[in-house]
Amino acid sequence: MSLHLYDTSVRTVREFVPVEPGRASIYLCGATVQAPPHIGHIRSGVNFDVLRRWMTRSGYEVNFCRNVTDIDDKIIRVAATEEVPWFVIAERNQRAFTWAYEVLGCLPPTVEPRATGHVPEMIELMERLIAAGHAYAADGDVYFDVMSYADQYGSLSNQKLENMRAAGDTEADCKRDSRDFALWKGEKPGEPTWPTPWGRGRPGWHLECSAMATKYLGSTFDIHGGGVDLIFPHHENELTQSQAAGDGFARYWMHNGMLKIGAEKMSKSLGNSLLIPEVIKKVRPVELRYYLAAPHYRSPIEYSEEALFEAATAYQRIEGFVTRAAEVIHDVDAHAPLPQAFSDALDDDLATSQALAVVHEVVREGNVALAQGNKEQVARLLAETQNMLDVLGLDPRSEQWRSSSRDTGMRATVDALVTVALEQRQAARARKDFAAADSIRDQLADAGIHVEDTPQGPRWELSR
RNA sequence: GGUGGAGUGGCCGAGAGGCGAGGCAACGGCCUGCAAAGCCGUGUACACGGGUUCAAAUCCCGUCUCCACCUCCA
Repeated sequence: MSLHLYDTSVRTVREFVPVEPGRASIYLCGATVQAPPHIGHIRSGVNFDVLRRWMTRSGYEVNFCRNVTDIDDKIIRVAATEEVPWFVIAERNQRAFTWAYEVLGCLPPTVEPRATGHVPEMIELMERLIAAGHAYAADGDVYFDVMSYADQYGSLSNQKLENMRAAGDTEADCKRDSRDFALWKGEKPGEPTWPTPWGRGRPGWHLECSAMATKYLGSTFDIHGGGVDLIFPHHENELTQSQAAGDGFARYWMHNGMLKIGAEKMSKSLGNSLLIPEVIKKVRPVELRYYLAAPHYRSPIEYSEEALFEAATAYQRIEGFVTRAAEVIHDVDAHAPLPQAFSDALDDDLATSQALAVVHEVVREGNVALAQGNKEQVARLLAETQNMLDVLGLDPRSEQWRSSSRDTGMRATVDALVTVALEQRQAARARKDFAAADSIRDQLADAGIHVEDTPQGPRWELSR
C-alpha cells in the first residue's frame, strides 16, 4: 500500500502522488502569535510532525514550511493594552510556540517564514491579482473581487456564494461586494505600516500564506495543512487568490480536528485554553505527545485529565518494555523493517490509533520473549518497537526523550548507592529476613526508587 | 438558513456488511517469600425508530442530541 490521505477539497481519501517523485512539500498554517500556545495548537503541530516523519521514513525528501503570522488585529490590540510595540508581543509568543513545539518533540520545520518579512512578495501577488482583474484598491485597502472569480470561490469549503453571510469584519463601504475579502489593510492611527504602491498599510490575514507558500514550495506544491477551523475563510481565500493569480497552489488539503474542553472548542478567544506549562506538570511531555497523537488526527479530542493520565499509563507500558529490553540488548538496528500492519495503518490516512495497536501487540510479544530469555527475539522486537516509535516521535530512548525522562546525569551515582541497598536487601532475603528486606524496599520507595525483582536479580527505576 | 463532522462496552479510542483493534480500569489465574512488572483468561458495546440482506455498529430512510465553520481562530 502506498500513502493515501484524506483531501478536504474532494472530501475523500485518495492516493498521494507528489508533484515531483521522491519529494514532498508541506505548508502548515502555524501560529498567529497573539498568545502563547495551548494544547490544541500543539496537537496540530504533533499531527503534522507525524505526517512529516512518516513521509521521511517512506523515502520522501520533505520540504516542510510552517509559517508564523506575526501581525494581525489581536497582536496590535494586545500591544496597545500592554503599551508595548507590536513586535514585543509577536516575539514573545513566537518564542513560546517554538519552546512548546520543541518540548513536544516536533522536528523543526525546514523553513519558518514570518508574514512581516514577506511584504514585497505580497505586493507582487497583489499586483498580479489587480492586473488579472481579480483585485482592486479602494481607500488605501486592497480587496479581492469575489464576483470576478464567482464560479470557483467556495470550492474548498463546498459552499455557494449565495449562501454565504456577508463578512462583518469591515465597515468599509468601499467594497464592491460585502463578501470581498481584504488583501491589504490601509493605514490606521497607531498601527504599524509598510509602504505599497497603494499607500502605507499592513497585510490582511490570508495574503501572507499564499505569498510564503509559493515562495518556499513553488507555485504548485503538495500538501497544505491546518486546523479544520481554517477551512473557511482562511484556506478558501488563500486558494482563491493564488489560483486567480495563476498559481496551481496546494494539491492536497489536510485538516486536523479540534481539541475540545467539555463540548466546546479550545480557543484563545473563548478563554478556555490549557497551556503547555500547566499540562506538563501533570504528565511528562512525551506522555502528552502520546495523548495527542493516539486518536486519529481528524477526530475531535475532548480533553479530560483522566484520559490524559490513561495515555501516560499506556505509554509507560511501552516504555517499560523498551527500557527492560535495552538492558539486555545493546545494539538496535535502526533500519529493521517495520511491521506491515504498522505501515499499512499509517499509509491509510495516518491511522495512528491502529499503528499504536500494532506497537502494543509487538510490546506484548517482546515481554514474552523477555520472560523466556530469548535474546534474538527480544532484539528483533525491540528494534521493531523503537523504529515504530521513532516514526511517531515517541521513542523513549531517542535523544529527545532521554534527557527529559527519568534518567538524569546523577544516574551513575544513584545506581551505586541503590546497589548497596539492594545488596543488603538480597542478603536479608537470602536469610529469609523478609521484614528487613521489605523495610529496605519501602525506604527506597520513599526515596523515589521503584524496585522490581526479576529472574536476573533486582532492577530499579526512578518513580515519578 | 448553508457546509462539514460526531454519537461505540465502566472509561479512552479504532473500525466500517460476517470473525469483539488496542489501551486503561475491574475480576480470576500464573509467576513472586510478599510485592512490582509481565503473561494468560473473563466483557458480547456501537444514539433512537424503521427497512434492505442469509448476515448491519457498518448500507438505505426517518428521528434525536452534540460539535465545527459561515466573525478572530490550529
